[in-house]
Amino acid sequence: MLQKIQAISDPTRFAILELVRDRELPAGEIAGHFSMSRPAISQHLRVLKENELIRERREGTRRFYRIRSEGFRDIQKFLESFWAPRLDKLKELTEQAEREKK
Amino acid sequence: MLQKIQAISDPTRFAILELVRDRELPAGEIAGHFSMSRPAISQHLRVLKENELIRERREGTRRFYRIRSEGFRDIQKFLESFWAPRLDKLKELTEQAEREKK
DNA sequence: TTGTAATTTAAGTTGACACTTACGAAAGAA
DNA sequence: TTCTTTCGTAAGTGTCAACTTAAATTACAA
Repeated sequence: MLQKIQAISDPTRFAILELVRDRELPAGEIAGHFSMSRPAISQHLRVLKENELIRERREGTRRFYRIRSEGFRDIQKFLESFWAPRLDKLKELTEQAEREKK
Repeated sequence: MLQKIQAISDPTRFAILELVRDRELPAGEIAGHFSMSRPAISQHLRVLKENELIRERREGTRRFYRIRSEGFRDIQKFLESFWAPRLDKLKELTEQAEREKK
């Protein structure tokens, strides 16, 4: 999961995710948005795919990419579950303060 | 913000965040949980501090660390705001489907 | 077949960063 | 002061990942 988080933390990869968040795009068009080489983008796409953050659909010689919602939601849920104990503790403390008031 | 996300994606740093999520701990005790050298942990603490993910409190020769809730929440909100348009689009599509039913 | 377009894979380079050991700083005790 | 504790900073090293260019793959058209 940390690897997945690291995957989205790269600026280029995050920009790719923004591109394919709302629509499906072929690799070439994705690469067109960046100043770096096509292979570089291809490698970023592979990282995103390996981490289940995008889907690939092949059509003829082209490959279309789009975001994969589960993968993204996984990260959000992971962070929530990390934070939950902290919220529990806060709740616990305020409840204790309530009891002490009475 | 991406830098902040990258900061938490390191396994050691994430483990540190878990340690100081619920309680405040001195640097030495934090380092005691790991097999690497104390300076290594000190450097990780600096990265976390620079990215506003932990707070430092000095007491005599010791330094206590605890998680910084705003910094962590920032990440969650950032991801939510990234995902929001996607949800909007989904809502839009279902509403359109509703209208077409009628 | 031959060619061409879209894309990935291979191989190599470079820079960032997570470590190490050695040294320095700050605070308090003897 | 001097010693000790706690911790950070400095400097150096090795690994890894993000790039490059060149070559291979895949699908399809001429």
